[in-house]
Amino acid sequence: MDTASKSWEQKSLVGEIIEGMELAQQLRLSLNATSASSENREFLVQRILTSYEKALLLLQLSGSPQTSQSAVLQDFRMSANTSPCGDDYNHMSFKDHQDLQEISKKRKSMAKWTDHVIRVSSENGIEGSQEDGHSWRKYGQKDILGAKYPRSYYRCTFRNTQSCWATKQVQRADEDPTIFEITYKGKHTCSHGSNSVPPPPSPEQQEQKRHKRENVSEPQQSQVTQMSFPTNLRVDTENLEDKEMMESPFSFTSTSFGCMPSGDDFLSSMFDNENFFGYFSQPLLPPAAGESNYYLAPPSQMRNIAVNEQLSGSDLTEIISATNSRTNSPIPDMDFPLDLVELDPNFPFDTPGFF
DNA sequence: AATATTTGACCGCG
DNA sequence: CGCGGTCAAATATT
Repeated sequence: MDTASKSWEQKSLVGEIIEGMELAQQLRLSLNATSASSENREFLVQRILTSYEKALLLLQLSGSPQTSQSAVLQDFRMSANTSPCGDDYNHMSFKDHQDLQEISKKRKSMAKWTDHVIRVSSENGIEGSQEDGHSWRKYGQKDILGAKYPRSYYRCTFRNTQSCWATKQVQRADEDPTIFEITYKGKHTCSHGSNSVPPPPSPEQQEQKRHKRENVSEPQQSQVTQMSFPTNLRVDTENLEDKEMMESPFSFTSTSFGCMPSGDDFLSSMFDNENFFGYFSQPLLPPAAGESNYYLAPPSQMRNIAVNEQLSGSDLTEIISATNSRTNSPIPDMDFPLDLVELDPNFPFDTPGFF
């Protein structure tokens, strides 16, 4: 099983890399051709990243997960900074590198949370709906020193019902009001995939909800819980790094994973499904229990997106999901009771009266 | 009525 | 003590 699968892996690895190169070529052509649509480019970018992710996975499989992974990860992180539309923010990378070192030093035994920053530019002021597959509820807004526009704070709608501690912040860039910087923190532990999920978010639905505000000042997060993912595969993005800390597989408490083939079968089935499951990052690790569901948004929603990463001092930061083209949600994974306990300090969620 | 947003108060951290 | 983040009452929306 070793030798056989190994060669298969190697072949696939090379294949993925080659594909990535070819796609990149196409992308370059596309960039020069005025006829090419931005959607098309976005699609190419998506596929390129997908290829690399696959390649990464293959590396993990064949090499010692630890070393190869972290090494590769760094590269990935670096390159993520140079993603297509985000060139203007490359200056971050240097600092990040330093932080990275610090962080690896101070990395404790457990991951706390992740923190992804993506920049979303919606060229048409309209339809700022940056759906990311989760329902958010605004709980605050603050004027930030030096920032022209206020920052909005959102938390997962299911925070109370499902103890989902994911939050995000949305900040409009002062230089370019069409760009929003969205910072995701925490991970979604809510699951409404297996239950009753309003399957496809009809476009009309979305329009209805955004008719209200004539001039959208912010990307509106509606309560559409969508996710039209059939069943089996969910794909997670980011948190390539969290894996480092949770090398020991959890027990999947949640269903939804049962239909997945295991091992090579799983991988190969995935690879066969070239199509849109572009995303995933941890085939062998169970997607955390009740993990969020990912869905694919209609291409019409695509915007230019630049991904950026930001290391928050003491906390681990993850990035990845360079391709938010499909509005896949940058949700960190890895949830666990333990984790909740870890996160809690931030939220006095148990009735304040108890103290 | 239930649920979402707004907005000033509150609070912890640096 | 100021800033950034969260709470929670008031208000708006569905």
